[in-house]
Amino acid sequence: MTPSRDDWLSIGQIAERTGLAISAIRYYETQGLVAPDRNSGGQRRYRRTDIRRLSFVMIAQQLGLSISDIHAQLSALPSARTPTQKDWRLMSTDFRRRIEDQIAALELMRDRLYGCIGCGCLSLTNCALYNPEDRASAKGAGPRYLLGDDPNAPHI
Amino acid sequence: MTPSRDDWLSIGQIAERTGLAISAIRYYETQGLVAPDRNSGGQRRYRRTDIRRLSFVMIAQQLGLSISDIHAQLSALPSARTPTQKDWRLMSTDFRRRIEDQIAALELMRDRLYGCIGCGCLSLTNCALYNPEDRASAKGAGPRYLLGDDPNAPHI
DNA sequence: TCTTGACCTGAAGTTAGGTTGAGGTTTTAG
DNA sequence: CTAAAACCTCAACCTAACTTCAGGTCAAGA
Repeated sequence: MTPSRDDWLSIGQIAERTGLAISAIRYYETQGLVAPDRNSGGQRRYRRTDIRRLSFVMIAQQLGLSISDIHAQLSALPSARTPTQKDWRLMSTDFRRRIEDQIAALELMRDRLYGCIGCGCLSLTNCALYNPEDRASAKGAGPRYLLGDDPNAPHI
Repeated sequence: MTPSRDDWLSIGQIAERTGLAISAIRYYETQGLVAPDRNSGGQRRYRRTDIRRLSFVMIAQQLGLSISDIHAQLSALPSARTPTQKDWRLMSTDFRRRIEDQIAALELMRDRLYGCIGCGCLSLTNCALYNPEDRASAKGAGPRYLLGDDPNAPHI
């Protein structure tokens, strides 16, 4: 599948097609997300599949993946290189799970918040709002009741 | 409500109570989120209400507010200073709306992704996944069809 | 009193994801 | 052939939200 001469794209053309800034595309190259060839003058020459590859990068970013997450995803492709339809089917299923998880976490937070709206105690242990991921679930100092100024304020 | 001597807390005590790092608490002070007094030796002395105030900061951060957002919220309090129950009722209602919005955005993205799972075209215009906030809704260059390598690939 | 632990300031470093600028080369249109 | 547009590299800068460090001060217990 070596592309014919006309299929090569300059960085400017890639930028125009994807909507990315040229500087961003060059940055992605330093992060190993694309690997264009060079022409005799040293300028980058992209294949058309790189548009698809960069589209994947943009979509994955919207889904909250970091650059290195994305790098990992792309490196893990059985076929390496640019994602195919089949790759995409697999990855998008995984992405969907991520979204579902995020939604679930937000719903949990919403419900906790709802339970606290009338309260106002702002107790860090009671509200549990400040650590939706249950960070520091058993991180020293024992059970702390962080009640601000009024330890006897009604809760709910 | 000037606190009695025993109600003053050192920065280390505040850190222990809130779970925040001392450096973070000092940083929040530079950002105007807390304003402790000083003792004769120049050391910070906090009131008990500052625990509540910092709890609010942590909760708001979990909800995605930036430091300056939080600063704005705190400054906008009618009663100024530390949030009371009534303040909290108002703000938490607003917070809840933010969460609902985030959930709605994610659900939209999930549905779009669902429609794309079998496809694999990764077309930036068709999938619309890469811009859930409809960024660049009409940002020059006219309608672009970003089809990667095969402009005739079937979509869905 | 002495020592140790807690605290102070200000500057610099950190991570992520890029952008901007300087100074120079290549490509392309006329 | 020439001028302008596009491209190149490398280094420095940017924001957010902190952390770390160096060098010095304060407070509390034996």
